[in-house]
Amino acid sequence: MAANILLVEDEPGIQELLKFNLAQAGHQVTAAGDAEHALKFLKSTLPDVILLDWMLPGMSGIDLCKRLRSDERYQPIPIIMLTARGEERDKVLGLDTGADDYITKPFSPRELVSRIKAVLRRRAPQMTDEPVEINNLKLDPSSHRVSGRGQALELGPTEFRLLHFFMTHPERVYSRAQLLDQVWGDDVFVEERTVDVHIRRLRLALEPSGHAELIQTVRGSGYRFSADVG
Amino acid sequence: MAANILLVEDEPGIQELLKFNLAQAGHQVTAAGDAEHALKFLKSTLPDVILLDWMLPGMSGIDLCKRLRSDERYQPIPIIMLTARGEERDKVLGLDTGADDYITKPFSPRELVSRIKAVLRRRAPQMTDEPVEINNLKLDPSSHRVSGRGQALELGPTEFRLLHFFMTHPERVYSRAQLLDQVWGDDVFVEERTVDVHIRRLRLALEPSGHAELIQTVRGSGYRFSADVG
DNA sequence: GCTGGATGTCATAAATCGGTCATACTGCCG
DNA sequence: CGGCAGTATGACCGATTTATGACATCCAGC
Repeated sequence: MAANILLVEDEPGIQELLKFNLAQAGHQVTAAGDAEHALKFLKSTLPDVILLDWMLPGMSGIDLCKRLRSDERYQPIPIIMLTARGEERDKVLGLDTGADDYITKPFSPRELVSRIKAVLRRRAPQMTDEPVEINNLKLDPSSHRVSGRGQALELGPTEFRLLHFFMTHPERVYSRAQLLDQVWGDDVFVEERTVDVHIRRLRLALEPSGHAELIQTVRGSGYRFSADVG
Repeated sequence: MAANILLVEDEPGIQELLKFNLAQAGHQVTAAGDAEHALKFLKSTLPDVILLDWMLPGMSGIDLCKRLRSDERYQPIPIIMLTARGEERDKVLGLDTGADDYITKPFSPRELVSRIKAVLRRRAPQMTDEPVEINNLKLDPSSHRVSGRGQALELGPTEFRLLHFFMTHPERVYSRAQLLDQVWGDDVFVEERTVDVHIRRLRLALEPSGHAELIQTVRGSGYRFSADVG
């Protein structure tokens, strides 16, 4: 994990408590007391997750959430709503605003941390830096290392991200366009055929430990990472 | 999943909200503010689903729906009506117009997405990417894999689409023309006899696991996929 | 400035597909 | 028992898709 988190919460006590707990869990936390400060911060930095209190002075959390969701720039950032109310109606409303999850006070820090983890995994599984292992092929995001059957493998930055994405999304075909979106980013202007080249480089890099076959071509559709060599 | 959706909704706020949520669910969305724009768009492109607001400036959603239903070209496209009213009378009216489903505001994005899925499943089962299994023959669209009794089967792109269509529309005869429409697309110019060849290729591909018999010839009519080997 | 790795693009080779045709086969009719 | 319409099959070949090797560019670090 180790995500950058923007916490929007007006009550100082709770803010401190959460900051402490999240920092404890290894996250980088920035706190804002209201929507204005949050927006100001967001102009310069894009966090990995936003924790948003339901009730805020001035613009409410709901409105802020809606506003963020309508802005393409912030659209992909997962939002978790913090709320004291537990009514079902509000829950639905919360989801309507585009929030990814909500959590009702009081909640345990443990629960919050695990929800953050879940939301990160759902939105961008390859963002969490938990090690992944499939068929004796290990990839550790935090140390930025890859090894196959104990043997260290060397791959470039792009190949690393590509493999990371594949390993966190196995058994599924992705078109070149999808891979460009997911691995390169949605704002890049790159030929689709470039994906072929990086697939090749990735295969070459995995060759020494015999894991090249995990990267499979699906003609007419794209590529697939699969433990099933069949 | 991953359907092309035409959204006809005049209120910008709701339009944005829906666009965002549908895009989030992996759909491709085109929005139109009124019936005229919708019709204009439909002339060039056929979406997989149409979301239609009940109340529209100019021609109402109901009238647009009726009009679409009377045109053979648009007849097979599923239509979901969006309405703020909850009266039973209106619901019936909505269904009378030929809409496939209706959904009353306010609704959660989750609900909308699942209704779209349901409607697609009903109208065009092969569009959803859920795995299909019949008589030990499995086909998984998302991983783009086919296996018979555990054994992996290899088929080309066209054979894959053909089998997918058959498996989602079993126990029913399809003429060569229908198959060309459904599997190749309506705008292709191909000899009808070509279907025979691909049927053959599909049978060959299914042979290893003994599933070739599921593809049955109906002399004078076309082909049928049937679990009943009789 | 160099230097070396990393990246994107291109040209070309290789693999595979898809449509058509000619021919063989089948079942059904009188 | 033909004859005939419909179907199966094998082969062919151009078109499309993917793999590969080479190359130009860019950039960080020296």
